[in-house]
Amino acid sequence: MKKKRVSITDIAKALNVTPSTVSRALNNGGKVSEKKKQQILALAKELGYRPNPIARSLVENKTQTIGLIIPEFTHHFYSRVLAGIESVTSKAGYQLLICTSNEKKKQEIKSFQTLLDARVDGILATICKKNDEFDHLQEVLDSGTPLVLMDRICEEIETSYVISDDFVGAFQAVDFLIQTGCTQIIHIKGPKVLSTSFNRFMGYKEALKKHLIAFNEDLVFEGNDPELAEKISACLKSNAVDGIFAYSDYLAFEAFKVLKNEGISIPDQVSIVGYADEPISSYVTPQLSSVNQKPFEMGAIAAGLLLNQIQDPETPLEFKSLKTELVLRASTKTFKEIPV
Amino acid sequence: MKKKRVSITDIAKALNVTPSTVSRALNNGGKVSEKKKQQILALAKELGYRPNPIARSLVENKTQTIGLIIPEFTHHFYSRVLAGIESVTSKAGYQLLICTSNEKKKQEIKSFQTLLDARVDGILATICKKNDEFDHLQEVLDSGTPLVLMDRICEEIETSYVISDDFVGAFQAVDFLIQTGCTQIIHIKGPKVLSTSFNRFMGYKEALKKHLIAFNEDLVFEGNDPELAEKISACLKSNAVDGIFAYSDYLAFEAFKVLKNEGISIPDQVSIVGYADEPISSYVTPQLSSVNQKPFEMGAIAAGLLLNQIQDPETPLEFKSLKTELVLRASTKTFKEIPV
DNA sequence: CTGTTAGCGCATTCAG
DNA sequence: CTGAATGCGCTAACAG
Repeated sequence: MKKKRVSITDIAKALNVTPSTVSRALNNGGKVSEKKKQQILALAKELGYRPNPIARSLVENKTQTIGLIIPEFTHHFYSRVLAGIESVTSKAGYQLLICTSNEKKKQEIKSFQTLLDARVDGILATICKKNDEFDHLQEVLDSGTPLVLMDRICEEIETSYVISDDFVGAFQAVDFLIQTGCTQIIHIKGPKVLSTSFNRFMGYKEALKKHLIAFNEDLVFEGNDPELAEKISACLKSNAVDGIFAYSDYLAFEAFKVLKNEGISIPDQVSIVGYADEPISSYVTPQLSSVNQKPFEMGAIAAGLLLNQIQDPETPLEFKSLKTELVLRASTKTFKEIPV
Repeated sequence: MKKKRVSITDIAKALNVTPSTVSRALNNGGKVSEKKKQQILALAKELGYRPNPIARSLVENKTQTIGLIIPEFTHHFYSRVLAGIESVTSKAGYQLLICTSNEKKKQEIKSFQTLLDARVDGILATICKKNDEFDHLQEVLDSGTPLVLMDRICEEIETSYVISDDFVGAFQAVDFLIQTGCTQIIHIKGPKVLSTSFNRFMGYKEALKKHLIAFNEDLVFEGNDPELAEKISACLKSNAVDGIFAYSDYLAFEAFKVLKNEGISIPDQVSIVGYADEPISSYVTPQLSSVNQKPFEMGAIAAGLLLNQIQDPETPLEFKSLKTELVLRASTKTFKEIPV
C-alpha cells in the first residue's frame, strides 16, 4: 500500500496560503516574503516534502530523464560505456532509462518507441549490427528529441556521433607490429555489417601500405568462419606468418589456441594484437596486447554532447572520433627485441 | 525544439466527441459504440497518437517503472544480473531506472531518494559492502514501495531477498577438492564486511569437517592483504598444500601467479577453484574451475518477485537462495585421475 | 508580495 | 452509450 506523499497543497493548506506561493517559495521564485518563505521551507522539511517530478514533467514538458539503448550489457565494452554515461548524467541530475536491443532490429525499434513515449529529454544509443532500416531513427529526429549515436554509424542519419577511431586504432596496431619486425601479418576480420570491421580492415591495409608491404588476400580471414581455426592453421604452414591482428580480443584468443596447438611461440615467432582491451587480456598467457577504445570516455562524452543538445537545441551537431590507445603486453615484441 | 505530440483531446476535437469517450475507446473501456470506437482508433492510428505515460502516472499514481541500484556496472556479475532483470521487466512492460552506488553509502542513500522521488513502482537493489546504516532502506519500506534486495543481506531489513547460496557453493567446491584427493586446502577470504565472505568461509570449514580434516588457521588468508602473494608463497613452502579455494576468480588468479612463479603445476600438484565463473575463467591457462552463481537467474527471479509484490502488495515476502553450479575445468583434477 | 485562474494529458466518477 | 465535471501535483500568467 503506497503511502500518500505530502504535496504542495498540503503544506499550502496548513499555512493558509495558496499552492502557488508554496511553489514559488520552494523554487526560489523570488517574489515571496522572507518570513513566509522560511515558514514554508520549515514546514516542508518537517513534513518531508519532496516535489513530484511526474507532475512537474507534465507541465514543463521535460522529464530530466535520458534514454539509453545498447545491444547488450554483458560485454565489458558496454559496461564501461554505461558507467561513463552514468557518471555524467547522474551529476547533471538526470535519470537514466535503459533498454536493450539484444542486437535485434525489432527490439531496437520497440525500445526507441518506448523511450519516445516516455518523453525522455534525449536518447543515447548504439544501434544494432544489422542496419538496413532507420525510419525509427529518423522518427526520433523528427520528434525533436536530441539523439547521440555511439560506436556504430548510420550513414543515413544526420545527428551527433561519438565513435572510436577504428581506422587509426588498427593502423597503429599494425604499424607497431611492422616496426617490431613483422611483415607477414594475418588479419582476422569482424562482422561484415559493421563499419568498425571495415575501418579496422582499412587501417590494417594502410599500415601495410605505409611500409610498402604488399597486401596479401591469403592472410585475411572472416572471424565468424566456422572453420577459422583450420584455415589459420593451414595458413601458418603455407606462409611465413609472423604477426596477427585480430578484430577483437576473442578472435585473438582463437588465434592463441591455434598457435599453441602448433607449438608456435608468442611473441617470438608470431606476435598478436587484439582489439577492445577486455580485462581478460591481462589474464591470458602471454598477456595480450590490445587496442583500448576508451569506452568509459565514449559514454561520458556522448552523454555530455547530449546534455548540451538538451540544454540548447541550437548546439551544432558533433562528430567525435576518439583516439584509441595501443596497450602493449607480452604478446608482442618490444622495440629492443628487434634484431638490428 | 520538441514537437508537440497529439493528445487525446486533439483527436476528441477532430471527431466532435469528448476526451472521455476517446479515453474509453482507447482503453477498451467497453461502453463505447463500436462505430465510434473504430473511428477513434482509426484516427488515433492515422495521427500517430501515443498515450502520455506521464499524465497517466499522475492520475493513476503508478509509473510502470522500477528502480535499480547496483554497486557498479563493470563486473560481469552485475552485468548478468542486469540482463536478467531487464529480460523480465521489459516483457512485463516496465521501464528500468538505473542508479549506481559505486560502493559508496552516501551515493546509495541518494540513489534511493532519487528513485523514491521518481515514484518508481518498486526497487531492486544490491546494497553496498559497508552496511552500517539502513535508515534509507527502512524509509523505502515505510513508503510502501516494494523492495527486493539481491546478493547481499541486511539483517535489519525485513523484505524479500534473492541471494546465492554461498555456503553450499563453497561447500561443494571444497568437497570436490577433497574428493579429488586434496587435504591441505588454502582458503583466500573475501572482504570482511560481506556476508558472502563469511558464508563461503563457513562452507569451506564445513566441507573440511565432513571429511574429518582438521581446520588449519595457517591455510587461511585475507584476499585484500597487500602481502597476499608473499604469504601464500611462504605457506606453500611450509605446508603440503594441494588445493586452493578462493573467494573470487581474481583472487584465484593471484594464486595462479604464485604457483607459476614457484613452478608448481596445476592441477597435478595443486588444484584451484575460484568463485563467480567470470568469463575470464575459460581463457586463462589452465582454465579455472569456478562456482557459477547464476547471476542472470538472480536478476530475473528478483524482478519476478518484485513484480508480484507490485501487482499484489499482499504477496508474502520471500527469501530465495539460489543453487550455485560448480563448473569444472582444467585447474582441478577429475575423479578418474585420483590414485586409487 | 500573493491569490486567482488555467492547464499539462489523462482517467474516472456522475449524470443524463 | 456519452458528455460534463473533477482532480492527479505542479507551474505560470495575470491580476490585484
